[in-house]
Formats: sequence, C-alpha cells, structure tokens
Amino acid sequence: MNVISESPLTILIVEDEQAIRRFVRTALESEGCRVCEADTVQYGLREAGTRKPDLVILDLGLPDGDGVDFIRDLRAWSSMPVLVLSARIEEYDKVAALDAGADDYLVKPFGVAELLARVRAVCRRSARGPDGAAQIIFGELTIDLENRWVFRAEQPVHLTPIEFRLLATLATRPGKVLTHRQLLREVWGPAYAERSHYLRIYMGHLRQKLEADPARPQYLLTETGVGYRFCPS
Amino acid sequence: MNVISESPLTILIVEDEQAIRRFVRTALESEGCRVCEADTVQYGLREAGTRKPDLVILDLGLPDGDGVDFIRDLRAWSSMPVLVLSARIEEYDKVAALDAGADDYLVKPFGVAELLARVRAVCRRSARGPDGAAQIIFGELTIDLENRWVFRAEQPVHLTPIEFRLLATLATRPGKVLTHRQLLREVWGPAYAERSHYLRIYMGHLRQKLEADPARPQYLLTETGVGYRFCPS
DNA sequence: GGCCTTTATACGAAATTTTTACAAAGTATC
DNA sequence: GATACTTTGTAAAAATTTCGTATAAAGGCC
Repeated sequence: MNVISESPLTILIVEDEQAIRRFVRTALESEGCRVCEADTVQYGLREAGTRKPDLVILDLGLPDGDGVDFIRDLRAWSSMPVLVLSARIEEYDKVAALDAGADDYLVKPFGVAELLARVRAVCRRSARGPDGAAQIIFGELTIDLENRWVFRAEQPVHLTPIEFRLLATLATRPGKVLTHRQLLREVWGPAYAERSHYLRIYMGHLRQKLEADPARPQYLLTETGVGYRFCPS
Repeated sequence: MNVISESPLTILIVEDEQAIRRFVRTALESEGCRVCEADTVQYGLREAGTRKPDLVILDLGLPDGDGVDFIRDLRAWSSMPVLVLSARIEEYDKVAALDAGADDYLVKPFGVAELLARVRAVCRRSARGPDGAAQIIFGELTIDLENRWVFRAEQPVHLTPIEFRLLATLATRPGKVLTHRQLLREVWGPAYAERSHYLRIYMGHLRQKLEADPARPQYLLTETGVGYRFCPS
C-alpha cells in the first residue's frame, strides 16, 4: 500500500542538517510525495503557512529556536500532523514536544522503512474523524478523509484541494460552528484570517457540488455574522 | 431542605444595626450556619479576609463607607458570593453594588423565609462554580456553548449573534441578577452601557423564541429597575 | 499554449441590527 | 385606591452589515 492515494501528499521537512534532509527527501519522493524543506524555525513556520503541507517532519535541534516553540506556534492556527525527529540526548524535549501537540516521534538514527511506516501511520491517523473513522457518512454524502474522495449518492465528486480541506475541516466537527477566522486559518493559513470573501466563494462551490438544492443547503449551513457549520441531519 | 450540606457554612454579616444583625444571625443559626459579624466596612473587609466565609451578607448603609467600595475591594482578591441588603432609599446604590459584582439583593424589610431562600440560592450557585461544561440544561432548554446550539424541547432554535451572546451571558450565571449595564457591556460593549432599550427588544426576541408563554416568562425574568435574571427552575 | 485552480471585483439578496413609535405594566404619591 | 409617572414590552420601519453568485483576471502546472 502506498502513502499516497491519488493526489500526492505534500510534506515539509524542517531540519538543519543537510544530510538528513536529503535522506528523508529521497525516501519520501520514492513514495511519490512532494517534499519542501526549511532549515530554521522561522522559515519552517512560513513554509507551513504558505505551502499547507499534509505533514511536517520536524527536527528538534534547530539553530534558531526550540522545536517545541515551533509546534506551539503552529498549533495556534493549524491541526496539521507533526512528526518529530529527536536524538537520544533530547529525551526531555521529545516529551515536551508531544505535550505541545506533536503527533509522533522518531529517534535518530532511523531507517527508511521505519520513517515511511511512521509517516503512513501519522497521515492515516490524522485523516480521521472524531470517532476514528476514516470515512464520514452523512445521508447521501460520503467523505473519505484518507483517500480524499467524496461521493454524493454513490457518484464521485471532484473537489479542488482547497475545497476538500474546507469540507474536511467542517465535516470532522459535525454540528459545531466554526468561525470565519478559524476556517480561514486552518484552510488558507494564518495570513488569510481576514479574507472572509474567500469563504463565501468556496462555500458556494461546495454547495454547488454537494447540495441537492444549493440555494437551500442541507449540510453546509451559514451562521450569519459568525461562521459556518456542517449539519449532519 | 437545609442550607448546609456536611460542614457548616460560615456566613459573615456586615451590618451596623444591631437589631438586624441579631435577626439575621438567629435565622441562619437555626439552619446550622456559623455566623460572624462586622459593623463597619473596614472591619468587614478584615473579617472577610481572615475568616474566609462562604457568603457575605452586606448592608449598604454603613457608617464608615460605601457598600459598593466594600464589594470592589473584596472583588479585587476574592469571588466569594455577596448578598446585599438595601433599604428603598438606597435603590441607586443597590444597582451600583450589583454592577460592582454583588450576586443578589434583598430589600428591607424582609422575612426569614425569603432571607433563607436567597442564601440557599446564592450558596448553591457558587458551590457549583463555573463548571466548564459546554452544555447547560434547564428543563426543556439546552444551551450548547461550544457548538453554538440552542434547543427547546428537542427542537433547534436559531439565534442571531447578539441573541446568543445575551442568552449565554445570562445562562452561565443562572439565578444571578445581571444589571442593565453589565449585560450591555458584555454583549454590546462598554460604549453601549446606556442603551437599555436594546435589552428590552432582545429580551423580547429571546422570550419569543424560548419561552412557552413569552408574556409570562419562566426562564428570562425581569428585575424591574435593576436588570434581568436567568431562572433555572 | 491550454487547462485548471485560485484570487479579485461587483452587485443584488438576505439577515441582522438599529431606530422609531406606542401600548402595557409596574411604582410612587397623594 | 386613583392618578401621574417611570419603566418595560411589542411591533414595524429603516439602515446597515453580511452573504451568495456571476464574471473576469491572474497564477501555476503539465
């Protein structure tokens, strides 16, 4: 089984040692992933915000700051999965990183097989709804978070990357109102928190593709002045 | 039903008239409370600090200072509940005391039954504390703060942003009187503290949507000249 | 270059808030 | 207890904000 399903996963490596970067990149690209790199905390955060990767692989020992701070900063606006690389010496930091919101860790040195297994596991796990299911089914809508497929009445529906991220963000918290800011930060990145007109356009696209009557939506409901909500019934 | 549960409640009376002190003390001790007394603002604050009572019963007309100052001073370091006693003449001070953070009030003259009922209510409320429960359930009303849902008799009720904020402000302090100023500041912002007609209109909307008989409200009660109160029963 | 996706702009429609007006209820005073 | 006065409740309008959609332009990737 492959890490990717149909659209390639984008993975960001934040690591200062070039040797390890190259090692990880090669392993991931052999699996069909798209890889981008950063060698500092500051640059890593910027890349996470602009490239919107599906996973961040983070080394804790960076020159310009603490990896734990990276995770805390990231978690303020995104729930994207983070896989931590740590040397044995940094045992304490490793625990702190998990507390701060990392999803898994890998102790150096590590082999290709273990790296890929962990990447697969973290991606699979993060592509889960609240009850751990990879598929979210509501009425005639089926959302396959793991494979990024959406079906409406058994028919596959094509969604663009942003459309899918927006739908997944809403559908993994069924019933909950997500504010404009929350959605924009999760889907577009923290720099877009004020662009609420993007939301209107993309919610329109999703309704056009998923709702029986886009003008009277059944699933994708507006909370005027607040945000949107995915309504299960 | 008793005021106390297991360990006796300690109650501090701050009142200069000896007759009223004795009246209140007798009533409370008959319920098994421990009572201590103070007859000035200054002494009352010292007693509140050293005895750590579960409740303060405060008369507004004290010889050495304003009851409002007492509450402001107390609130700087404690959130212990305060029940205010006021004479009709002190009507204005009563509202100011509630603004400053008092929990409830009792207008002189009052009977034993009413005094004990208020004491029970205020103690019950503070004992429960601000539990972080996302769902507040009262009778057939359910308020889900986290998901921004309101149900009445299993039916979802749509509220506008202001309506929801107003309801949430009241319902998170069940039983407590909130003055017009307090509500306006919390819901509309400090610049709107004098627009009390907004409150009447929006309380009307809420009653229309939530009460079985909007003209005879069961939950959203008016305290004429003071403010509003969310009554749990 | 051609195709797909994302971003920008504009405008009518809908929902919400605010204003305005008046009726009803409650309080104080005599 | 009746009257004048204040406070509160309700309804509807006007004003404002927020939304939805259409269209076009810009950017990226094969």
